[in-house]
Amino acid sequence: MAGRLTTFDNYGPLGLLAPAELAPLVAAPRLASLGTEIVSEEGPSKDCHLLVAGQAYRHRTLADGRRQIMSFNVPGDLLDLQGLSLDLDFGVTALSNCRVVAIPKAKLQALIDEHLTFRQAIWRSSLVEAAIFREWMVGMGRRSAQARIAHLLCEVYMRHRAVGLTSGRNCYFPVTQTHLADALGLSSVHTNRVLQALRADGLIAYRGRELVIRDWPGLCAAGEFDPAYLHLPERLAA
Amino acid sequence: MAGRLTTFDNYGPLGLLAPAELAPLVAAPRLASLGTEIVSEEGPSKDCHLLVAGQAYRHRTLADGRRQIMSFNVPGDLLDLQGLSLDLDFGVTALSNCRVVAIPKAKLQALIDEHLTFRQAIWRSSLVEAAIFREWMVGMGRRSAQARIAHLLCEVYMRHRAVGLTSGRNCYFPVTQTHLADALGLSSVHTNRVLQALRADGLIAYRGRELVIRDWPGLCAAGEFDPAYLHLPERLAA
DNA sequence: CGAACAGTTGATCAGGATCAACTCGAGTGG
DNA sequence: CCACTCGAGTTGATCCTGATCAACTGTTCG
Repeated sequence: MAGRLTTFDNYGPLGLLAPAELAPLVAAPRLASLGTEIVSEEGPSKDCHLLVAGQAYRHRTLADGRRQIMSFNVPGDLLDLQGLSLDLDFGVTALSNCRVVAIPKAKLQALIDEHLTFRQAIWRSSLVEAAIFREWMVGMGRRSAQARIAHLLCEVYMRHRAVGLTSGRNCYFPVTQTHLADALGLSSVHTNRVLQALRADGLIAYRGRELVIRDWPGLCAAGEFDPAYLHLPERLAA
Repeated sequence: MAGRLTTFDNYGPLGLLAPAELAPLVAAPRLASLGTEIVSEEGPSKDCHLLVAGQAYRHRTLADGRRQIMSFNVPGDLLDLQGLSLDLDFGVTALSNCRVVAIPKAKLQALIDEHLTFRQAIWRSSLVEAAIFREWMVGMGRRSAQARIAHLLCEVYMRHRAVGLTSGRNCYFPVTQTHLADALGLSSVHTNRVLQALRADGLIAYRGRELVIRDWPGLCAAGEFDPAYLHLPERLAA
C-alpha cells in the first residue's frame, strides 16, 4: 500500500499535442519508487522529466543538511523545465511511486519551437509556478506557522483538485511532517504541534497520508488563503 | 540628490531587437519618481513595463499592512511580464527616480511570437527570475538573519555589476532598512542590529544609499553565497 | 521651525527551535 | 513467530533568535 501509484496518467501541457505525436513520447514511462531521486541535485541530464502519475517534490539540500523544499508536484508537472536552458539548482524526489516520462531536451525544444499552443501552455504554467513561489515567499516571510501550514494545505488541495485527484474534501498527500517543515521553514516538532492544533480546531483530519479537510472556509481563513494566485480555470476556483 | 537617476539606459532582452525596431518602442519613456507605484497592485493594465533606468521593487501588501518584497529590480528588467498572460499578484514601486517604458501588451506579444532570439532571452530571464525566487525561499526558510542579509547584499551587488552599475566594490542601492526587512522576513529593528554587526565585522560599509563591500569573500561566506543560481555569463561569475 | 521619516538603542516578550525521551506501527531477519 | 530495527509521530522542558514596544537622535524638506 505504501506509495501507491495514482491510477490515471496526466500529461499536462503535453496533453495538447496530437495523440499521434504524444504517444511515442510517453510510450515508455519510467517508474520511480517512493523516495528515489527522479532528478539529481548534482550532475546535468540529457532529458527533461514529466511527472505522469504519482507525487514528487523539488528540494535543495545545504552543506550541513538543512533542506528546503521548493514545491510539491502533481501529475502533469514538468519537473525540470529549467534544465532545458540552464543548469538545475534543485533535485526532485518521489513522494510516492511515480510514473515519469523522460523527454530528450532536443525533442522538447523542438516541440516548443514548433507548436504555438504547446509553447503558450508551457509559458503559462511557468508563470503560475513563479506565482506560487512568490506566494510561498509571502508565507515564509510574513505569516505565522499556523497560517503557513493551513495555507499550504489549501494550496495542495486545490492543485490536486485541479488535476482530478480529490474525492470530496479528501486528497492523498503522502508527506511526513518533516517534509512539511522543510517546505515551510519550520522545525518538525513545531509542525507537529501546529497540526495538532488544526485538528483540535476541527479544520482538518490528517493522519499519515490522507488529508481530509473538515472545514474548508475555516482552513482558508486560518491560512489567509486566496486561490487567485493559482490562476485556475473559473470552474475550479472555489 | 535623493533618488538620483542612473545615467545609462539598459534595455535588457529588448536590446536584442534591431535598433530600428527598438527605437519607436522606447521613444517616450515615462518618469516615475522615488516612491511612486510603477505598476499597481490592484487593477489590470494595458501595458507591460520595462525598467530602463533606476531601481524598483516588487511587493505584495497583506490586509493588515504586513508587506513582502519579492524582488529588487535593475535596469533591463521587465517588471510585470506576468501581466501579459495572467493577472498580477504584486505591485511595483520605484526605489529611486526611474525611467520606464510602457509596452502595449499586444505589441510585446507580437515581438515574442516573431523574434526567436528575443523570445529565448525573455524565456531565459524568467527562468533566472524563478531561480532567484527559489534562492530567497531557501534563505527565508533555512538561513539565519545574518546569512539572509549578507546573501541579499551579495546578490544585489552581483546583479548590479552584471548591468554595469557598480564601481569597484561599491554600488548604489537606495533601500531603507525597512525595505530589507520586508524582503527578508525580518523586523526592521533586527535588520538594523544585524547590519551593525556586519559593519563591525568589517564586511560592509553601508550608510543610507551606498553599499560598499569591504570584504567580499567574507560577505559571501557569511551569506553562504554561491552565484551559480544567477546564471550570469562566465565573465561576470566572480 | 516643525513634521516626517530613517536610523538607533534598550528592555522585554514570544514564537518557534532545540534537545531528549518515549510510543507506535510496519517491516525484516532469525 | 517473535525480537529487532527503523522511521514517523508525539510529548515535555528549556533555550534563543528575532519580534515587539517605546523612546530618542539626526536629517531632510517644506
